[in-house]
Amino acid sequence: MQQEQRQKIIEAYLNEVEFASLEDMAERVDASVSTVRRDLINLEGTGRIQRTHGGARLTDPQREEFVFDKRTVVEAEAKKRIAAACAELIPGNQNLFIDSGSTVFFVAKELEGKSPHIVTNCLSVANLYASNPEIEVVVSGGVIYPRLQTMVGPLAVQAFEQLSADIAIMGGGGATSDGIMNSHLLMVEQQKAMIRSAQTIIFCMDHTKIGRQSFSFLCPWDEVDILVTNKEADKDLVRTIKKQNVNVVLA
Amino acid sequence: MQQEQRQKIIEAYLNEVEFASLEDMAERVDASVSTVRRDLINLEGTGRIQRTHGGARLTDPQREEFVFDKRTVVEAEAKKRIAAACAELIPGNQNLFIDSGSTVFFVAKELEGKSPHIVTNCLSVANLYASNPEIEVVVSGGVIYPRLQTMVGPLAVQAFEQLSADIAIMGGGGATSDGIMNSHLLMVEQQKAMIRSAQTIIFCMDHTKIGRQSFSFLCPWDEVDILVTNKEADKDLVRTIKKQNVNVVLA
DNA sequence: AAACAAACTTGATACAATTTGGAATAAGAT
DNA sequence: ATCTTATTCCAAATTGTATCAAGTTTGTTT
Repeated sequence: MQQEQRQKIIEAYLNEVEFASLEDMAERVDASVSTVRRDLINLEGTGRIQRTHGGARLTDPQREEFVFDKRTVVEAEAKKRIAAACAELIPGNQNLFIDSGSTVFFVAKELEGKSPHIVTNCLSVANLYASNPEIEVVVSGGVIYPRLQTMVGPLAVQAFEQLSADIAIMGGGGATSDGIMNSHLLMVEQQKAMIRSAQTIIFCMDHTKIGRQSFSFLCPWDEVDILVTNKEADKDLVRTIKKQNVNVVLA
Repeated sequence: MQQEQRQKIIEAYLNEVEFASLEDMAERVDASVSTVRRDLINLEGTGRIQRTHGGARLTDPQREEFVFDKRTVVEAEAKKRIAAACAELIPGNQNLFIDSGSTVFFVAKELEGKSPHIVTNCLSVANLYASNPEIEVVVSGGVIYPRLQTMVGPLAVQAFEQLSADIAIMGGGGATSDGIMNSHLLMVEQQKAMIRSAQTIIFCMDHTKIGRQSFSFLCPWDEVDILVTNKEADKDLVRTIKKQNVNVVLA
């Protein structure tokens, strides 16, 4: 097997399980632990993965989405700014699709006064307004993907295909000049369904995601209406994105 | 097992139980107490955990907002007995539909060791196992009905129609000699879908529900396989129900 | 297109560093 | 005072690093 392929498998596997031992990975890609070690040294260079004793795990910035707890969210300050800026863009009484991810979760928190109708595939967002009779929350359904507290799979896709929204508030794992990427195939599939069924597409991503690759391609920029990020984002890339007709908001 | 993984398990466990003894934790992660002690020293550094004599505890009282609160559940003692009795009826590795309601939630809690595949319309059940990679949880989707943390409506009905299960663990608002009733039309509709798609139907209801009317009729007794209730239930009615070919378990 | 050498990958191994479990000893609780 | 729990230290086990020989790929030359 080729190096590149192997590393992709390892990364995908880690994206699933968050942590794996060397032997586990070696067996999975049918290579020696030495080779896996070297692969991990390479992958560590991308910043997405971190080596540990006896194995490797996803770097914090990736797993940040796991628990939306102030203590564990990185770049929380930037994300709050992004969330505030994004919330300003959203009028009252709208039908909203709300994706999963910590940044998007912060946006959800800002929507309380706007009497939105929310459809979400994120368990945390559902919990946020579950006890609030003022805000109607619809859950997409789907298989819970533990690391991200998100629901994916056929039920989720089907739900978003049947519903429609004025605005979709989305998150992603990375953004390049080509478009937006995310870390898991099933998530991407469900996000594509959201994009198809919503009129206006807003992506919220902090600057660490801008310029970063992720595992699977989600959509090109011409499907995105607004990108909300923070000032620290790479300026050249932001310019490139603006040229592709995306309204970029810098919080 | 690796350090990282172990510490994560320990932290997760503490999140659940608030406090645990060293030996308890050592057994749980299959390591020596020395190792656990060292792990705890590490974890203490994060501030989320505090070491004590003989064990460790969470620093913050954990938020258990979306779980039915032990203090607010009426007849909690009876419900726990019912839950234990019900869990005994359920073999391992089954596909389960799990309904909403506090009694059923207690049952869900007892299922951890049985590697179930869970489909639920209850937000609390979803939260319960959302972070547990060992247990696959599928959420039905639907509109959140705030008072009961349950999902109802077309999405929920559709989900249960598409899936099927070995066992459905159900709750209800009341039971008479005619059958089972519940308090909301949309819930009843979704529960009917669950019953249609599951092989074995188990209802769990404490004695206060037995003999009580509710708003909307759900199903006659011949659709019910097992009723789990507690000893305090009205004996005449229990006899009547048994005559209708229902296996009644008195916890 | 074939032959060849340089550059790179791979798996294995010896040795260094870390982690682990347990025993001896100190500190704390009842 | 006695029992439990914490610390400290050490030997054993596990894991990491550096290195090397064998095998592959790549590029160049013929």
